[in-house]
Amino acid sequence: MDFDLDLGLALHDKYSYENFDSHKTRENKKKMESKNYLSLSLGPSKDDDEENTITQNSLTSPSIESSFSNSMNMMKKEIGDEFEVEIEKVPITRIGNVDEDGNSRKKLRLTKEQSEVLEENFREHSTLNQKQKQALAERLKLQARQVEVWFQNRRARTKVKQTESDFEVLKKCCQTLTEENKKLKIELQELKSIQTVAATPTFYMQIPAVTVTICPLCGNNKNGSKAR
DNA sequence: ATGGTCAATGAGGGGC
DNA sequence: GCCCCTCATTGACCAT
Repeated sequence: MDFDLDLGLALHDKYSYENFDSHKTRENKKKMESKNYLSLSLGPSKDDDEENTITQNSLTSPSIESSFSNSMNMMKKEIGDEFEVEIEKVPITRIGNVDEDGNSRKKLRLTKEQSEVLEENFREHSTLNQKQKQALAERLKLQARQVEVWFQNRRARTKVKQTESDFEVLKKCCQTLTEENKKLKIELQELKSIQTVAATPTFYMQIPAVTVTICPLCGNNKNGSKAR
């Protein structure tokens, strides 16, 4: 996006949603509308105001109820058990906890139970079909979209972890090969010096030309048997 | 203050 | 052209 960074950051959500321009973004906008994305705005945050008033845009979806109640629980923890809640309905637009200015997104934290169930399902299959997604969403009182996002992010994390462990394996492999290469160079040096001495008329003898012949691609030695 | 985590977003691509 | 995916990124929240 090529707008002023400061303004852009402040207005990011609102801007990026309300100024869809390209073919692809229009398509995504349609997607978001058709999927009943929801808008949730929490009122004063703990930093903003001491008045314990919360405004919620929509409570029509279980997921929003869920994220809302999570936030409520968090606030309850922070400000004590006594507070009042004001709820007003607004048109459904998108997921995410954004106020009317589009600049106060509250982060949903999945409960321990929700995470455990999702994790459990992920272990069984890392992707979900429509039915599984819907069932899981209903079970966890989340939106199907949130379950989908969780699986997407979970797959991404798995991939990062896999890449990291692959890197470690390759690093170790590289160290071993470097070490081996060092040893072989020393061995070669020794053999060369022996050959030099042996080449003199008084100490003539046949030195085997090659001691190790391993195909770097298939790992076979020259006799066709597998090396190590 | 700062860095890590993770839910959410947007772009772009493939399959059908 | 819809649906679902990956990838890169954002931003709220949390621990230190």
